[in-house]
Amino acid sequence: MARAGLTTELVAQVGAELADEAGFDQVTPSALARRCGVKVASLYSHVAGGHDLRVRIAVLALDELADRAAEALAGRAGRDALIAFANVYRDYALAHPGRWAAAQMRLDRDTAAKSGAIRLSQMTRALLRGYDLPEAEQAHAVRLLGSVFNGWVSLEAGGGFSHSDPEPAESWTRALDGLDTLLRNWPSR
Amino acid sequence: MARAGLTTELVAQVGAELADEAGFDQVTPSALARRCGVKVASLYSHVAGGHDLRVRIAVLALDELADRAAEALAGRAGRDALIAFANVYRDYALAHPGRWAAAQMRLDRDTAAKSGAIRLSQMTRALLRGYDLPEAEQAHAVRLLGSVFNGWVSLEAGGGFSHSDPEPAESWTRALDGLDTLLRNWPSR
DNA sequence: TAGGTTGCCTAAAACCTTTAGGCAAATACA
DNA sequence: TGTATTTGCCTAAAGGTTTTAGGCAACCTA
Repeated sequence: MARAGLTTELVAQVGAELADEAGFDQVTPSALARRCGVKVASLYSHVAGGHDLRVRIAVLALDELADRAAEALAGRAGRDALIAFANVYRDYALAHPGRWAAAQMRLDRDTAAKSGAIRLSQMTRALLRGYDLPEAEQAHAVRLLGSVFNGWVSLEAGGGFSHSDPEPAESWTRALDGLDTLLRNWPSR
Repeated sequence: MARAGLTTELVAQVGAELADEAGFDQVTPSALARRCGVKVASLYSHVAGGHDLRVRIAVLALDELADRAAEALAGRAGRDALIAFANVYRDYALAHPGRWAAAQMRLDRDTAAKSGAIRLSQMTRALLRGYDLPEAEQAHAVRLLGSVFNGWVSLEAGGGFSHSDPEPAESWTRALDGLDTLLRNWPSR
């Protein structure tokens, strides 16, 4: 009988495509098996179950995001770095809404530790070196930036800005302007 | 046969409790029927199906959130209002993680229009009247604030800050300080 | 107390998830 | 090249979920 040639990585990859096309909550063993042209039970050779499948897609997404962020940050600093980094989040989520939804999953601690999430927060911290923040304030600023990126992108990708006035892209650049000035005038106590 | 006395509202209410205790993704017709002490099919008298059930919980959460926000905003302005408003989000999400997850659902347009989401964005705009932003900048600032609140609270409620250094509460007040100064020094073009 | 409404039931069809066990294609190795 | 092992996919089956259809009895109304 002809084989489809699946591997764990390939299954996660196809799952990510399915997530982007149909929504992350449509990513189930049975839907994925259909898309791979394989019987459901066959997936269980590659993946431990539905939850494991979704976690693998989340990790894949976080790694892709971290890779792109690293590339965007190379050779940039200060405002340029901030904007490039932020746009990686936004572009990724708009291009890959299913993967973005996957990346929002709550991961257990050591899965998270092995994922791109750590690299992303390290890069955020590196980005802040282009601004003159006191050491003690950096952790707070990292969290604020992470919140803005995650929050904005989830709202926009989720259609939260769809039916209101200004173009989201316009607001986005204004928001980044705002963050840049905030980082230059950070209220240290 | 003794009746349980369910109504559509009550079902949504019990669903919200279940979401907070077990996680929003555990809210299914069968799990909810068990908790209500009723057979699964009986739920379908009150709710059109699993998706409808989840949407009703989302709307319930958004309405609760908007009610609390309105109360917090009453009689406050400027920095006080900002902090009180922001804390409504944070306190609500930490106290009701399942409802918060529900509130993140993507709603179709006119469901969203009838939910507390509209009121929340109107209140955000009202809050900005305490700061001196040019009319054209307000829409951008509304979106930035919404992003920070949503993003922060999703990260914290999802455990994103669990295993890193400073207390989240400490970072939160510093982040709000930051937003306050940003709104006072908004870079109008 | 008769009549209609409605809340809950049982039954059943169609699906999904997961485990167990088997065959044959790929691979490793003598 | 032929044999042994691994492994990718299969069928079968058990148990759970979602949803629809149809029925009975408890509640409200008059």
